[in-house]
Amino acid sequence: MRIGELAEKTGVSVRALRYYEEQQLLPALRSESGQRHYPDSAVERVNLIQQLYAAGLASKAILELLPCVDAGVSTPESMARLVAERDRINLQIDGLIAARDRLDAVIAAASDSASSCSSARVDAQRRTARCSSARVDAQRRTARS
Amino acid sequence: MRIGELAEKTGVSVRALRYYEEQQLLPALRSESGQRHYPDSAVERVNLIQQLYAAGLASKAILELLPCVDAGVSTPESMARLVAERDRINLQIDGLIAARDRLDAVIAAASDSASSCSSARVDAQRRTARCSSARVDAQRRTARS
DNA sequence: CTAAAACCTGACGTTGACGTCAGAGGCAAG
DNA sequence: CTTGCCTCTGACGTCAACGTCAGGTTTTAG
Repeated sequence: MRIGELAEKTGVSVRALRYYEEQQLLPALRSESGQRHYPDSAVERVNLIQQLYAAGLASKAILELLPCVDAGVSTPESMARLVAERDRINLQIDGLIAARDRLDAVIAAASDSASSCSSARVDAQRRTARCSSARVDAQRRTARS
Repeated sequence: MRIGELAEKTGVSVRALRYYEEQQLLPALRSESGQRHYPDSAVERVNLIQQLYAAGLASKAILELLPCVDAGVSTPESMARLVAERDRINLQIDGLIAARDRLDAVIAAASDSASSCSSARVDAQRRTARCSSARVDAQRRTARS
């Protein structure tokens, strides 16, 4: 497929896809006239790249770790980087949970203080499904000490 | 205390503290000669600011939400923003967990392929530790309903 | 065949939270 | 007094992941 279609399927911009190629994260075949062509598997790869970007990894880190994800093999260096990035993400999750709990506390306090107001609606929004757990993370981290 | 001491106590740079004042997040008393002086409570406030920055909030959002945290009161607009930011953080946590699990899987696969390494057991143990997260959050979600 | 739509390669612009440098003034100690 | 450290106000630099514009070529629809 061509770049526009890939952009549409993945939800990322054409510019971003060209940027990924520039960063050597997303190789592209070229037609005679120079247009990029991607296999279907590129969709999955772009999603993975996006996921890692969203997790705070830099291009350089992704570039180093993509072969591990692809082939399941790793050098000692990339293994160290994998573990380092995972640990960083765990710390980031802890920070986010702490911040969220802080906001939750403020929300709860404000809801209580304004309980006379006709606002029982916040609780409805709060029920949006999610699945994050500080407890499991702490358990996981202490398990490998 | 003066700015250098506050920087030392909070672990943030002097430049950052001046930036916070510029963003109106951290008011400072001025001595006759123009030097900034902070009360002890500033330490706590800087930590809060850092926590919110780390959670991905922008200066503008923090500026709007700090009064709520301080006084526990909020306008309808700031309440909406509180909830919006909390929800965004929850989504971000979910993304981070997914990315972490992906890295964990790669780490586990690489450890298995290099099973001569003695770390395989630890990873096996860690794998048994997950899958108990939904309960905690379900409890959180229903606790205040 | 033609016009619109999609694609190409540069290359400069954006945004936020600071880093860093320059030049000047303030503050306790010897 | 002066040495040395801290502080001040601008103001420009940084970095990353793109956005956006310009000017030209290719593909596709009618």
